[in-house]
Formats: sequence, C-alpha cells, structure tokens
Amino acid sequence: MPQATFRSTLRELVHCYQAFEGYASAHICQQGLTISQFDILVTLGNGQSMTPKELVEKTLITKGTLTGVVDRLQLKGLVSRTPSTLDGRSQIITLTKKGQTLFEKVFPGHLAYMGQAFAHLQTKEISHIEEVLSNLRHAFESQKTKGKTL
Amino acid sequence: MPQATFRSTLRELVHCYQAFEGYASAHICQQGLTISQFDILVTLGNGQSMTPKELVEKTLITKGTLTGVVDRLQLKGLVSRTPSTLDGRSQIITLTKKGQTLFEKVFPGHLAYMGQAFAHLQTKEISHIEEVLSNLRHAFESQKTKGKTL
DNA sequence: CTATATTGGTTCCTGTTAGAACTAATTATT
DNA sequence: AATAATTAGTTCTAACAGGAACCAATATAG
Repeated sequence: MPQATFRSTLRELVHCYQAFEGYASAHICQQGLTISQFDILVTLGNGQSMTPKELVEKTLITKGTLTGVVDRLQLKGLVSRTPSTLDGRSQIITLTKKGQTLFEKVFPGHLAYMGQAFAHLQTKEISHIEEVLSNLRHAFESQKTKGKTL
Repeated sequence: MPQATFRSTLRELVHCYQAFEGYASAHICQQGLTISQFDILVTLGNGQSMTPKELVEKTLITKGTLTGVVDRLQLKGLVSRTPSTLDGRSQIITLTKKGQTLFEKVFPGHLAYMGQAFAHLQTKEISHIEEVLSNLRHAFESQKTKGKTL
C-alpha cells in the first residue's frame, strides 16, 4: 500500500464538507431554520405533498429523526400533517400557506447565495468536481459491501 | 449564472461525505467507540498529552462538546485529566495505559481498512482528488468572508 | 496594586443523529 | 377468515453539535 496520501485526502474531504456546511448554514440559520428543517421545506416546496417515508428517501434524514423535525416545523406552522385515506398508518405532509410563502421567499435567494461560491468556476470544472466526488463515493460504497474481512 | 450544475455537485459532495462517514464508522463502532471518541484517541495517540483547548484545535469537536466526550472516555478508563501546574484553569489530558493499548490495537487496522477504499486508485489520482476538494473548499471559504451581500 | 478584560473549562439549551424497540395498520400465508 | 409477517410512524436512549451563559483563574490597564 504505497499511498500514504489518502489520509490527507480524507482530511481534505472532511474540511471541504465542513466548509460547505458552514457556508450553507450561515445563510439558512438567518431565516430561523436549521439545515434539516430547510431540507424538508425545500423538498416540499412548490406544493409537493408527501409521506414521511418519501421524505426520508428524498432527504438525508432518518426515520426516527424525521418525526422530531416535522414536529418542530409543525409548531412553527410551516407544515401540516393529514392522515392518509389510502393507508391508515400513513400521513401526508404538506407545506402550509405560511410554509409555502417562506419557501418562495427563501429558496431563490439561497440558490443564488450557493451559486456565488461557484461563480468563478466554469460549468466544465463543476462537472469535473462532481465526477471526482462520485468516484470517491463509489470507492467507499463498493468497498463497504465487500469488506467484512478486516 | 449559467451553471445549473452546481446543485447536483453539492448533492454529490454530501453523498460522498456520508459514504465516507458510513464506511469509517462501520469499522470504528465495532470497537465500541464513537467517531468523536476515536478522533480524540487518535489525536492523543503515541503519548501526546494535550489540553482540551489543543484538542479542540486539532479535532473537529467544539469546546462545549469536548467536555462530554472526554467525560465518557474517562468513564471508560481510556484517558485521564490532570490539573496543569502552569495554569490553574487548565488541565492535561493523556491516554491511560488502557487507552494507549487500545490505540495501538485499533489504529493500524483502521488505517489499513481505510486504505482498502483507495486500493484501486493510483497515488496520482488520490492527489488529484485532494486537489479538487481543496479547490472546492476554498470556493466556500473565500466566498464566506466576502459575502454579506445576499 | 486594584479594577477590568480575557481565557479555559464546564454547564445548559435546543436540535439533530443513528439505532432499537414499540404500536397500529396492512399484506401475505395457509 | 385467522394467523403471521411487513410496514409506517412514533418513542426512547445515548451521543453530538453549536452557541450562550457561567465560573474561576490569569493577564492587562490604569
């Protein structure tokens, strides 16, 4: 294993992610939302109703956590829960008018804000970054399935 | 702003990071440690004593959180706290013999485990990934300092 | 040298995370 | 149809995360 390099690469991945999180959350928290809450708001944006199950699939939030996040959004009056008529276990989560308004107010600005960080990059470069990240991700994922060895 | 691409790139960054976390923690948690605890263990590895302040600087753990993490490591008998003779406010955290032994047992294996994920990559490719990540990080960091505008 | 400001750690609060156990509803099996 | 196996959401626990308030000790300023 001649690549002593990968340790600093991992460090860089962590730092890069943290920089992203810091950058994004600085903007999001100004609106009185947490990242998770914002994640839900955006996922439900434009009148998309969905069940908690679907929200779990589309966001990075796990089952058990979602309940609490939705609770707090409901407390703020941004989403509503409606029991599903098709499935008695299930429910449908929708942005309230207030939630929809907030989404419309906040989302375009957030996109523009995030875009600023990429302003000096060419489309081609951005795609290249994505490709590199994708490869690295697959390196972890493919290894994980194999590796019970160590 | 013609780069509609950056949104999927950001998603990929998040996914890549999550894949890394999942991969790493699968291994770490087997040893009965959390990521944060492991982070401290490794930072203190090889008999490096340091104050909480230094630990905060060298790890990704914040002040308020560190107290609890060290508490739990202390409960497990892996680290010890000694009041500093130089500064009455300060203390020195060191691996106990047990902690040192655990470090020696776990760390090389962890390195090898992480290295597996990079096994099929050339040193050159790994460096390239690092460079790309570094650039992306700087994109966020340099923007953050400027941007009070939006 | 005393009043003030800063610093190192802890504590507290709110929110998130992962995972396990649990409940109620729904499918699948026989 | 009656029993068994899944599934959807909630609840619980242990651990973190970030940030504010806090206390004691040290350093700074007048």
